[in-house]
Amino acid sequence: MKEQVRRLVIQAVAACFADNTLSSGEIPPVVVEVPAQEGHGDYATNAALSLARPEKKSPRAIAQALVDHIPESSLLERVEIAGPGFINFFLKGSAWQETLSLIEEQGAGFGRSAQGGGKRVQVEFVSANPTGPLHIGHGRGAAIGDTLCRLLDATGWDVTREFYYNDAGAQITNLALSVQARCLGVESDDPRWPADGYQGEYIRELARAYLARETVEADARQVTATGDIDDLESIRLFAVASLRREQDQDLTAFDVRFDLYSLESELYTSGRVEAVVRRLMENNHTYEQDGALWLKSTDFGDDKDRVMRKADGSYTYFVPDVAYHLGKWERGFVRVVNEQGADHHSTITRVRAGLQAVDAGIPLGWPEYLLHQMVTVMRGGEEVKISKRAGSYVTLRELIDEVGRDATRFFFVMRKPDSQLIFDIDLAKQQTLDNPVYYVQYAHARIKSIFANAAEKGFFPPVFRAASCSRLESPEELALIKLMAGFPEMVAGAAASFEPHRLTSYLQELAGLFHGFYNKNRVISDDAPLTGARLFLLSCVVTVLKNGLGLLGISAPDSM
RNA sequence: GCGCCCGUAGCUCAGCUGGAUAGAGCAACGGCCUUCUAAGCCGUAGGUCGUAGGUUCGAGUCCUACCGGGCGCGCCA
Repeated sequence: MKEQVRRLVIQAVAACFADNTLSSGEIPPVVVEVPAQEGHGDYATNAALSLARPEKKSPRAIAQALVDHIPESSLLERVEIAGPGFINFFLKGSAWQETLSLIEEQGAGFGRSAQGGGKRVQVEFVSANPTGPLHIGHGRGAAIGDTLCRLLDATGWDVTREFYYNDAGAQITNLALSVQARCLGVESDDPRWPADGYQGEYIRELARAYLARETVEADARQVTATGDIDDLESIRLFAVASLRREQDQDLTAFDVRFDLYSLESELYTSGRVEAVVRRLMENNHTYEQDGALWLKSTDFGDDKDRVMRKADGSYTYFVPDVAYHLGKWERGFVRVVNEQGADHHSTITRVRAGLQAVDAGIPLGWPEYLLHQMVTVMRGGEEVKISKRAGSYVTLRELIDEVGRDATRFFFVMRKPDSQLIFDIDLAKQQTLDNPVYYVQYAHARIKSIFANAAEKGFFPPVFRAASCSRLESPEELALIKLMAGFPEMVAGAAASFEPHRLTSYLQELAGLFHGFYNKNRVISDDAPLTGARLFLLSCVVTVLKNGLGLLGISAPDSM
């Protein structure tokens, strides 16, 4: 609808140029928006204001010229010039029937669009290392990343979801040593306890399972514990597989799935790490100093050069990272988004610098990043301190079990990723009006309940009828229709700007309008055409609620 | 010290990429259930958009400098 109004404005501008009413000849970016103020119409444009400068005329005079040149349209009731030179559009009631028939026609597809043109995009998220269960920070990443994937999919992108993890390296050795210590019965206060050992209770459980020679399966690989306490490699394989399986179970419970898991160790065994190092050296972006190999990352915007190969011969973490991302590029992903915690934001410059130094034709801003800020957990009015090593932290699993999947997902995406998030467990658990999740789901369940009631009274499933839909003219009904008309645009904006929280805001607003409508109007009445029209309107609301909740990975219950 | 993010009602946060008189929920106060789910609705009150400049027809939104909070600045990942 907004797009149609926008076209009218552009046509008016073009017409003014054609008959020399206006002379600058350049169509400015025409912005049409829904005015905040009720009296300012259904849509408004500032076209006259932005034309004032190049035309050197008063905005109001230009606005008048534009209005005079707006083509005939069955949509328009009237057009007004207001304020400094805004043009306000008032649409006919019948114009909105188009929105309703469109929602019915598109159904589950309403809100979807084709901006992506079917091009491939890869989204990497969560990417937790297998050194412990997923915690609440991973949860936010999982919820935001998964919702972003759904948004990109809905806007015409071919999405590949990927999870990358480090299954070698110092942290994993540390993990294996911790399990080994537990196998030996060494406690964390023992001098023999490894320096930065993992102290969580799950380490004890891993040791027990290892000694019991259990078999675990993760990422399509099976690992059987040898039970040999001296075999650190066997312990490593078993611990990694066990923790990966745990994480997968948590993610499955969260309804988050991946297409591909990438292992850091494979970057070494496949020779990709060595190959990247060679290319960087050949491109003369490296030098040796103090027994280490350095990357001249300062040539590519970094604030200091970075060590690639340590004096002990091993590589720093970012070398496989560059190799991994080069691989993404070579796999044909012209667009890649990495969703990760903001505490790792320093990797961005490094990875991009490394990729530029490889000189593989990768654009400057590639890959894109979506960073989320920290999560603070509140319980009983107090902050729950997170300490991974001490093992005292809230896991994603605990949260899902305690709060429920729907509420957990909703809360995690409810805020702008840039904002720190306070996760109030007590609030999320409440099944009361304080809780926005239930507010939105309740709207859906309420409508379904009305439908059940209507069916009992012999009303057929609602269908679109222009004549009866013209009866939908109360402020509450029109507000619902107008908000629904903007759903596809909201989805497109959320996807384009990586802002999943727009979904939750929108759904809360839509649910609010419905509840207001419900309390003021009776749907099922003796007036059959009106009843039919309202049932049809509500079937559209159900579609939009369901589509929106679907993008969030949240259920739309029929009853509550 | 340097880099990134944040600062909007008592609290938690929106503010659609620069538009018209800055919004919602909670908390407070007052109303609404013999009628499709009261897990709901309506109303009242609540603001120097951290501060000071700047850019322009127009700034919560963009620029600069400060103040305050978070995160990061490793031959850890």
